[in-house]
Amino acid sequence: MYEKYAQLFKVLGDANRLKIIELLIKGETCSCTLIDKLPISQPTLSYHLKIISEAGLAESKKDGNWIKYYIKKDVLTELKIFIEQIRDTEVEQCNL
Amino acid sequence: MYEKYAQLFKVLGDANRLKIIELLIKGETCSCTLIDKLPISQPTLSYHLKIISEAGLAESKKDGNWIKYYIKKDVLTELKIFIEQIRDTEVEQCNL
DNA sequence: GTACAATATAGATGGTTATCTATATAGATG
DNA sequence: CATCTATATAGATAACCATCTATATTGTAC
Repeated sequence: MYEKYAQLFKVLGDANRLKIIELLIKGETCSCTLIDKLPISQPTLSYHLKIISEAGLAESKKDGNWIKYYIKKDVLTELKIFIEQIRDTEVEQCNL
Repeated sequence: MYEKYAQLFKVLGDANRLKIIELLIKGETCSCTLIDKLPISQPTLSYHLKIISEAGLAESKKDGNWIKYYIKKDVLTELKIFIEQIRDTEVEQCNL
């Protein structure tokens, strides 16, 4: 359980990946447009897209010339809920 | 901006640290009780507590014999909001 | 079918990380 | 003061990670 979320947070734990995720949501869907907006090489971008996809945070679909990537917003929602649940965990009174 | 959040997510990107954070919120406040509930050694626990604290996710206070750790819930809230904002980013229509 | 365009893979590398054992520090208590 | 208890630090290590260059793959288009 923790392992699953730790894995997802690890994916978010890189500034370039955060940028990629936001750009994808904004509507950039193919990596050829992403690359101009990031300070990394094409293979590195490919590497990050793979990491993001394999973690389940994105899906890719072939579309003619390009491969389009879509962020899975429900996974982001899951993460949001996980953080909320941890934050709102009740204090156990009996362990003093 | 991204760097700041990436740093925080990196801290959450480890299962043991997630467990530590939840245990701290549940009311365990000194590491001597934490250690029995984690599969790691005392120095490793100390290391993780330092990482969590230095990232701003916890604060420590000396209390007699022990050092008590408190999770800063407002930082968790910040992270929650960041995820929500990314998730709810509007698609820019003009970049096709 | 040659050439170009989009993407992925391979291999190398330097840096970071999680973990351990051993030891130090600092305070409390007999 | 000798000892115990809680915590931190030092140093080592193996694994992982982000990045690069170079190359491969796959498809399109002339």
